[in-house]
Amino acid sequence: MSQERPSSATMADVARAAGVSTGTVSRALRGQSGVSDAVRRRIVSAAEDLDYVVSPAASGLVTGRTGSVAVLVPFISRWFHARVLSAVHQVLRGAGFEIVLHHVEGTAERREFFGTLPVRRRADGLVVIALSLTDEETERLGELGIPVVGASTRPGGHPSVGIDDVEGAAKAVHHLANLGHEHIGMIRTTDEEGIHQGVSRRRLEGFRSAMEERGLPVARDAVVSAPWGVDGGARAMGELLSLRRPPSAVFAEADDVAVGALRTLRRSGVAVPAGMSVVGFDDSPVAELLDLTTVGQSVHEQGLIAGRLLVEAVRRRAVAEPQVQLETQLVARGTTSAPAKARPDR
Amino acid sequence: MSQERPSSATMADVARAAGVSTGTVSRALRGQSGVSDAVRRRIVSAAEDLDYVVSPAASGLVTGRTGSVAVLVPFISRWFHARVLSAVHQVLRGAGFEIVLHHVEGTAERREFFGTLPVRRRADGLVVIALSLTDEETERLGELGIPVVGASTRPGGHPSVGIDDVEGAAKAVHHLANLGHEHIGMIRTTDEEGIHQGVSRRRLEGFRSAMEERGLPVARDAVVSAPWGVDGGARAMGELLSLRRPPSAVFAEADDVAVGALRTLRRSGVAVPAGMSVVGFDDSPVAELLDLTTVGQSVHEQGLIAGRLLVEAVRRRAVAEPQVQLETQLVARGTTSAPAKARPDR
DNA sequence: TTGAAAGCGCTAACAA
DNA sequence: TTGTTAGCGCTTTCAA
Repeated sequence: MSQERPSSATMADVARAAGVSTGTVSRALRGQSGVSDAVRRRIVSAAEDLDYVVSPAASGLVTGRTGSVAVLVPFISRWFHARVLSAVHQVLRGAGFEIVLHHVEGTAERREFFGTLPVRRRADGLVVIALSLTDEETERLGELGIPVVGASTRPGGHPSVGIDDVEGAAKAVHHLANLGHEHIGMIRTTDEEGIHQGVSRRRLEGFRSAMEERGLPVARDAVVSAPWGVDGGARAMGELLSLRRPPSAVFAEADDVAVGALRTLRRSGVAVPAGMSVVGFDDSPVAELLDLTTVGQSVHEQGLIAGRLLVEAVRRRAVAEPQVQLETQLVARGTTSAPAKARPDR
Repeated sequence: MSQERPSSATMADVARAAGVSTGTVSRALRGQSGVSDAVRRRIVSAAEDLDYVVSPAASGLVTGRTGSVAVLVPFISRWFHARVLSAVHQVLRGAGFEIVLHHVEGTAERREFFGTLPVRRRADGLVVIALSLTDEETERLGELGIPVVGASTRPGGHPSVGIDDVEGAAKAVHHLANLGHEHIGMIRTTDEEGIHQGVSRRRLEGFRSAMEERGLPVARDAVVSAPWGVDGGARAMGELLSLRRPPSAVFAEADDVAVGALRTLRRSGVAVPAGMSVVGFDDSPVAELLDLTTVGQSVHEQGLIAGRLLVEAVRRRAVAEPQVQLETQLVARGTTSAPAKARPDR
């Protein structure tokens, strides 16, 4: 409750208490060699007695390091982003960094971030989570002069971790095709803000190429777009249901979108999976909740790896394996089955 | 890509370019009075030309301020926490602060935080989100000597924002009682880690007192506990269904728990709401998704207010209204109705 | 209104 | 192994 800052002890206080110079204290406390054990012990205990904490401002001023890493993340309340952030945080804290959060939800915030680069002079590195960058934005990050790492996005030539979205989408298609579906639709997101346009594009590409591979035609109106989220997915499903010939199965770009599709199907009285199969992407908690077949990815691990890549990049200046790609797995649940027509009627 | 830090311009460079002293540059750039307009303009333009950014380390060393605020938050991937964080972030960035994230998921991380207080010397203030603190922990925060604010928790005597959990729970009970329910159960969470024990306790209290007020007895085994989350809720519902006389309605401490209850009911073939009414708490997105009746609260607004309280506390050293309590509203959806027995059979 | 100079608390180079 | 010293890049007196 007492509002007066306890004007904590300085290194000089510790030095005095231990009967040595500040230089020695500095060396001792940072675990550098060249300090006798006896002296080091005296210093450490004096520091503890005085409840001493080194001033990051003062040491940072000398070393040029900040001891913190910035994390740029859109839509923190989306499960995926929060999970990656959580893992990144875990690794970076473990490595002794502070995590400075830069949350950009709208276009304005995004523009401000890249316009002012509030990270300059304030971070030793930057992790970008799930934000597809424009070329200009990538270039701006380059001006930072600090290591940049991407998680579920590829910021220019910087190290990054992610999944093979093309392959993931293809798995969804193959699963449906293997069940006997021939008329498969897809729901994409419009993403006005370009948050995840890269991901979106690649999943569409995977969808198309797998369809082609299976010799299945993609009707022009079988790929519909809607805003991200449940409502968007619901609307898109409505569109598909109003085609002269609706597909028998749908691949949604993300679970959150698939969930909306399921809602429309329920409200329209279309049985799932009998009347319509649905596959999502991400394997989010809601997918399990609704028994949604989906393409899973290890979100936590992506965060862990991104954190490690950054620590590596900050410590030395080269990263062993700069582009990490994790596997996806199709998680078969209750929203997919053979199409009604093709189903042998036993 | 070039890894060399662009050793950005210093204030001395700006001073030289503008033909003034660093003292004047400092005054001008911080908008202090006592600088002629002509000189100020020259300085600002020189700073822009040189792409100058003030070194927070250097200025912090002088002023003693860090320019950043720490946010302590458990389980960032829980919707509630992420939403509050997002709002807090919005306000604090708007006020020019950096947001340093301290995410504590487990007991170990929590102990480490309060043991080492990694915020010392590194933040001008601290926002605690949804973490019920022990007395010792509260005391530790006091040692920080910086303003502390709680969102959805009350850290000792510090300013905070939250809802009236007792009243919120009572609303759930009254809703059910008004529908004719007389035998109402409750699902609590065990919360081994004490994250939200305060909230949990108050919601139970609201449940009990409202039941008493309505003259409804609470059977000893009608209040069951389970771990937080869907699985916990599912298990707890199983327990309730296995009582010799199950309740006709259940109030779950949180939506995430209610969702699990719904799952068990579905799997057990108990119709909702005909056979069992369910009320959650929080009005999370999943509540809308599953058409769950719940007690809503403005999560975003709590974050905004917490942010403002902190800014106030950091700027001056007194806060106008230190304890803010927001209203809850019962959101009636499809999981509540009159009990089957009491229902007039028209 | 401006400049000069001291010093914030540390690290790092150099001496001892 | 330890001490001395010169800054790091700012802000803030105090003079001018």
